[in-house]
Amino acid sequence: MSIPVAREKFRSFLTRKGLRATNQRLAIFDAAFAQKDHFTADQLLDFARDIDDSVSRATVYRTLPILTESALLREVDIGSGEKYYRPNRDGGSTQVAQVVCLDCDRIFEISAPFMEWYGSTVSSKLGLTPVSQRLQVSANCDVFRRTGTCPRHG
Amino acid sequence: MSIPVAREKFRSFLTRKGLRATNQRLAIFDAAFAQKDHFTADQLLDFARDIDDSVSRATVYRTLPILTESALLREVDIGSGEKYYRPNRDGGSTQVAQVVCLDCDRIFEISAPFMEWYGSTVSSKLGLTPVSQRLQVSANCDVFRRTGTCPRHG
DNA sequence: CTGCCTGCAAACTCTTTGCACGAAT
DNA sequence: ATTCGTGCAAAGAGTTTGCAGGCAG
Repeated sequence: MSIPVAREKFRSFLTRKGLRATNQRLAIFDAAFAQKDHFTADQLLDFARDIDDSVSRATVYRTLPILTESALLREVDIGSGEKYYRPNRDGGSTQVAQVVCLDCDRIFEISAPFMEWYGSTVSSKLGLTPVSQRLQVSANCDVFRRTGTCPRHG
Repeated sequence: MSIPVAREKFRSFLTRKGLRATNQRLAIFDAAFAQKDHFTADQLLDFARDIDDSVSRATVYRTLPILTESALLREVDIGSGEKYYRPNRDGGSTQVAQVVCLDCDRIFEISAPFMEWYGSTVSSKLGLTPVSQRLQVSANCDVFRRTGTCPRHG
């Protein structure tokens, strides 16, 4: 999904929900979709201010739920105090695991198709209907352990 | 593992690490192992104070890492602001998924043996060695949706 | 014009830390 | 006797919220 298309999706989502397309919301959207990697709310504030310096921290925090609800952004919680976000350029299947490198703090995502099957197991065993699933792997970098430098760090 | 055995493990862990077996630490241990379900740091403070009312919040937070390091307690992060803990009565394999019921806020654990296999996939694809894995499923209660009451709630 | 949105700053939640006193070894 | 451990209260980090004014529809 290209950025202009995603932007239009955002506008129509806002309209549909009776929300206003303010400059700040659009700046936050643009800042988010300019990112190639995961980012925090705080980083997003900086990026958005480069586009529209009137954006405040409060508005970033108020806009993030709108962007995740509309499935334009994906929230990634790696249990590190702060939450990470990333643009959902493709359809965005939930069958993805986050792999966090403990050496370089990078977050990788790799597919985990069996999670869907696992959902039905949960369903039948506990009588619960899965809404979302999250698989997170914490790992050490093999190269870092040998050389003391993480090749992906810079 | 019975509670007295676990308690002895705790004492020997403390000694081995050069830490002191204070009344507060033992009260926190006892409070934790009296629980059948998951609990928060705040709840643990209450339980521990029932045993020794001199226990402070700070000491609970300082003791929890000792208990998780010694593998007597398992930390469960469901990404809800606060962390949950539960006694590790058996050996405690890490191949367990947490299933959080969105209706009754209960946390269930069910085995997910394929996670181990998945670890090696991560390893070969990314050159990372997995340290820990976490699979969390958020789900709705089927009975709750039909009857408006969660049978496991009370 | 109306009322949703905004920035600001204060509040909040959970957790961590500095300090001087107290207790375990 | 030494230290390590403790309670207290304040500090932190990240996020949320109340309020008065501002801008989209």
